[in-house]
Amino acid sequence: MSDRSNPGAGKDRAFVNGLARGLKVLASFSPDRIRMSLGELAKATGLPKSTIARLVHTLVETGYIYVCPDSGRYSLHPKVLTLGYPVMASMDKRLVALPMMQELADYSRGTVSLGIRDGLSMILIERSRDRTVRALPLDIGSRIPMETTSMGQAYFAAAGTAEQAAILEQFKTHDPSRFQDVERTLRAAEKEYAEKGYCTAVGIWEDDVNAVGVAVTLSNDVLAAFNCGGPASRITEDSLPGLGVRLTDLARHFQTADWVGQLPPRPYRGVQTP
Amino acid sequence: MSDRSNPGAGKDRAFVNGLARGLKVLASFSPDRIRMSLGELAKATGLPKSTIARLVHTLVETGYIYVCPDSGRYSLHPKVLTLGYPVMASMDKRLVALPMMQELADYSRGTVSLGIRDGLSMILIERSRDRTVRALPLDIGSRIPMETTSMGQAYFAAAGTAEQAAILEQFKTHDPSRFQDVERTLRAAEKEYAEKGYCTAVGIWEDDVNAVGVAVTLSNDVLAAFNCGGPASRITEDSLPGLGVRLTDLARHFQTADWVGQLPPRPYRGVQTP
DNA sequence: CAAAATCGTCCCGCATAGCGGTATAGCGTA
DNA sequence: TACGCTATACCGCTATGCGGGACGATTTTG
Repeated sequence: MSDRSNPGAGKDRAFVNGLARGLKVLASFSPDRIRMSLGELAKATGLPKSTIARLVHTLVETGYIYVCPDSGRYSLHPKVLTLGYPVMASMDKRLVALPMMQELADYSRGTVSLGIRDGLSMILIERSRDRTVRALPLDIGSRIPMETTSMGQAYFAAAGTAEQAAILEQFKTHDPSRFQDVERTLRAAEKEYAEKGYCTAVGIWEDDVNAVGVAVTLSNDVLAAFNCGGPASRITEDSLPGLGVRLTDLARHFQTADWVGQLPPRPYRGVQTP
Repeated sequence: MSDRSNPGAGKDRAFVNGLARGLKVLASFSPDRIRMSLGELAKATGLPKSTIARLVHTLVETGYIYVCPDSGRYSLHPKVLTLGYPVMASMDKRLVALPMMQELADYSRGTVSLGIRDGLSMILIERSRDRTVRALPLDIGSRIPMETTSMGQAYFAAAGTAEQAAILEQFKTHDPSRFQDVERTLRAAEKEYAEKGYCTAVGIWEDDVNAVGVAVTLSNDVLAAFNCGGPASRITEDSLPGLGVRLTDLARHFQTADWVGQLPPRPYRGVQTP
């Protein structure tokens, strides 16, 4: 009886298309394209223009997008930050890491970040930078690739075999041509991590950027990873072993820090809708 | 009939209900309820169970919600953080404030935060805490009310007359019974701000919490406000004037710091979908 | 140990909500 | 004036999301 002509992916009756597309619109913004017109959004998402108009209209009504007063174009409203807040709050243990991170950032004259995995990339959930450096650290919520960063490599190395397999599988389907290289890189990282206790990345993510990475688990058993790095002018290749040891120390202190009971009994004082 | 989750105009052909409802689902999570079952979500959003099932299914497929392995309940995926990243990146000037904020936090032995307005509340976009204090600062993305916090009051005082009118109007329609008090409070705050250059809030948001607030504008002409405060045991009422002066100094330094050109020519190295 | 309450999933008829092509009006530019 | 770009409006179609109810499996309760 399959007169319905879509066998491949199989039409999913329980899939709300409008929702998925609207999220695609929200996700199509990037630091490069902060403000976009309907046409640009249509191009960025690949959706027809009238559809975009409807979705954007809805997003404006709900307050997640606003029209820029002068340019008349559309931009993400800071309200989207509130969507992520419960996530941040659920990983509050990272706050005990903040002073340690700041200390190491000052010592190394670089940047120290903490991130977790999403798909094939790492999402930064905390960062601190040396006070003297003018460069910006990547901000909370930004993504960096897994296979070419010390953070991502350390994460992979510390992941369980099941998760590792899943990651590799995802790499395989995502970009088969690079898969061989990626797998070799990650396995090498795993080996390095087992031997030294940290991963090093010398100019493989961006030229001129060196870093070390170490994995930890957050309070809710979520795997995460620190990195410490910066431009080669500040973080020399020779200094990486020392930083690696310091970062593993940091991770150990963080890991063993007793956190239970430090939470003040703060009820959620957040405000609701308006 | 079909209740529209959005009041106001009657039939809006261009309103994608599924999208609005899905966002409502995402927004229904809070630090108190990090993991929810379909039934809980139905209760929290007021939507029928089968509708929730469809929406959640879509959100799981798109990766914004995941099923907690052990409990089997649903939780926000850290991926939602990436939605807010462009917003953070567009306000990168706040990063120059970070060292100043940390310094003041250490000095005051309290917490220094920066926030912007959304509706009738303030959303925190940056925070730093004294290294010795165990209490958590409210995290990035969290909301605090406007009328009862020094940050919100300072914001209101520094807002233009048009925005002030809009805010008051919103208060009026949102909670008419409290409107009189709110307006009196905000006008008093305005007066205080004009005289002293900062607003003080002594135990009016939470008992036992004192704070001062000062407004600034971010690089993109977005109005924002700092606060500096903490529990009364650390931030005494007597110390507030001194902190107020320091905070206005901080704001002035931040405001006059030349920021243009400090941005390194960093292309967006973020990773896309997977 | 049974009763009660949830849990998530499935089903299905229905009406409409969302779709997208096309057409239009307003700006700024070439 | 003709063009490219905005955003908005229109409109017929049907795929699509809707929601009540039933279902079996678990878990909690008494």
